[in-house]
Amino acid sequence: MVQKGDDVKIPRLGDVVRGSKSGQPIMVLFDLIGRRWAMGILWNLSDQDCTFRELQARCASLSPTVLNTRLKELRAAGLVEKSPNGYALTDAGHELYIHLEPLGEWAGKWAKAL
Amino acid sequence: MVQKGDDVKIPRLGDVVRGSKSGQPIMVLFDLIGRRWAMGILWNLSDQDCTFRELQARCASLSPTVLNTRLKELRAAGLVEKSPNGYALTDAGHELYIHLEPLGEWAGKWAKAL
DNA sequence: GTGATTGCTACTAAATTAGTAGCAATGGAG
DNA sequence: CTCCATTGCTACTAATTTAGTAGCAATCAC
Repeated sequence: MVQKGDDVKIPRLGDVVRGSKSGQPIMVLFDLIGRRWAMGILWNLSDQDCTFRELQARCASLSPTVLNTRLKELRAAGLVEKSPNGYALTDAGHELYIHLEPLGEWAGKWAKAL
Repeated sequence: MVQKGDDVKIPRLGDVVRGSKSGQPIMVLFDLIGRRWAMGILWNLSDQDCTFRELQARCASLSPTVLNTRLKELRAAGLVEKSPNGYALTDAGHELYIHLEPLGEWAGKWAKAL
């Protein structure tokens, strides 16, 4: 369990948000959850805590490198936290999930219409 | 206005979704709107049609390369279409936006809490 | 102890995104 | 029609992100 303090670049308020002048909260959020697998991770953690490797399996065997990076970012953003069983959503994470959840059903009919 | 038929890789149902075995609609959607600036583009188109360059300006001067790629993908996904004034959300695009919109307010308080 | 599992790190290769330049088409103004 | 500004892109290179694989230290179950 080596832990080297490497820097997680999560977008911060007033930040440039990878190019965005505004630093509006919504753009900060989009920047964060718009990274690869970020929303998938939240989705997969929503119904149960997962160990690192479980999560990896649920997310189509996503590489540990990316998973770990995303987890660091989401933890720094206060959406995910460590739990006895591995990782879990925080309260904020659950709140966000509640807003994401309706997309599941919508995606179903959108996909069918396509 | 040269138009060369280059291939837009939008995720399709049953597809591998850049690694995802499931091809579940929600993961297909996440893959699509989780690409850089995709949600920002939908957001900025929600209140008014925009020309290519207007949209570019609204999205922190995002490079034309990426903007064009995103627009192709979102059009192929039936979320965005050309309009007399440039680009606009389709009905599906508006439906999706309606689900995204509450995130704006939520992001505000999340950002403050951070 | 041995062996299996977990949580990562390290490294390289591939893909995506950023950034800049610039050109063809369209739309006026004169 | 001519000139000029604006629009909608394409082309290209550089930088960053993500994928993919290997593997090791710590923890747990015997």
